[in-house]
Amino acid sequence: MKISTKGRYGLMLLVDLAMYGGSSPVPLKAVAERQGLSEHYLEQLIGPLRNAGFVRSVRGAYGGYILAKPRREITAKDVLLTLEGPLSLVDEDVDDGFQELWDRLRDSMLTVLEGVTLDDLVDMKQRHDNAYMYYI
Amino acid sequence: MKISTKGRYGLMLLVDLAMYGGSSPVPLKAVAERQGLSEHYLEQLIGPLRNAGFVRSVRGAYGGYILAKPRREITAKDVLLTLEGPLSLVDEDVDDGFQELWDRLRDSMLTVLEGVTLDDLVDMKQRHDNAYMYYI
DNA sequence: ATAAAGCTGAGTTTTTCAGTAGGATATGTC
DNA sequence: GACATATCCTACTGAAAAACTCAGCTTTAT
Repeated sequence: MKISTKGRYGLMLLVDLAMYGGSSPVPLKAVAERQGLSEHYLEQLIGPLRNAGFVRSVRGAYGGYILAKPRREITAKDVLLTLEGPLSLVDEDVDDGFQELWDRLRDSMLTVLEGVTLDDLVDMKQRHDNAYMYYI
Repeated sequence: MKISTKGRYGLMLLVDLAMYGGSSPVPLKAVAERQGLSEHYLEQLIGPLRNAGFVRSVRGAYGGYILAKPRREITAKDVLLTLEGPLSLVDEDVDDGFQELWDRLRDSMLTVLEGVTLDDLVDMKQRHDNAYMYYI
């Protein structure tokens, strides 16, 4: 019953690109250092995000990744569906008679996630960072 | 991102007790056979359900379990919280800056689960069973 | 006495998760 | 052209969690 690190790190990654990336590309190494994540692991996550059109890559020296869409047009739902799969609470082939309940749960989650854009996540993160500034 | 078998089987177990148990206790063996589950595994799940007051046990021959509350007073939320833990989507000690999002998601799930009673689940199951009767 | 049940903790198998490893390819700078 | 810095890609692995299984005890109706 947990969101995996794929989904969470994916959001952290995109939020980092939104916060620190301007017109020039941001290398994963920088993201990994700022967010305290493994660069190699981020490489696995960015692939699907690139294929889904959230970011575009610039290869070679001074390369990296740039957001390919306005922040308002990237929702938490899209990102999590890309990285976590369908967010279904039970496998499709399970037949326990409660599919209606699992569907209702999934719908309620998707509704929440639909209403949260990358912009909102940046705000959320910044409020959080400000609140915990004194720990540094 | 999946509800575990604990939660699902727990609901199946209670629904079975509601459907097949009257005033006399239902042994787990019968539940296990009807629902196609492992009796031994159900024994592990029923412990917490008994401790939480959803069922009472009758030991010895011709014993088993009986619902200890009216169906309307047992919600899917209570059952899943008992068997699955707090239904939080990320561990409490995780500090990714998105706690607000995870909390909103959890709240939306709990709201749905709060509105579903054992009675509703029995209906759901019976509609399901009727719809798939011809497979037997 | 016996058989059918509940009760309990430990052990085992299977699967998933989270990350590593190791390279190949691309590109800006010197 | 050499080099450093990147992306890109596939496979592997260690650890942890999930999903049972096992063994043995206690309780109680017949």
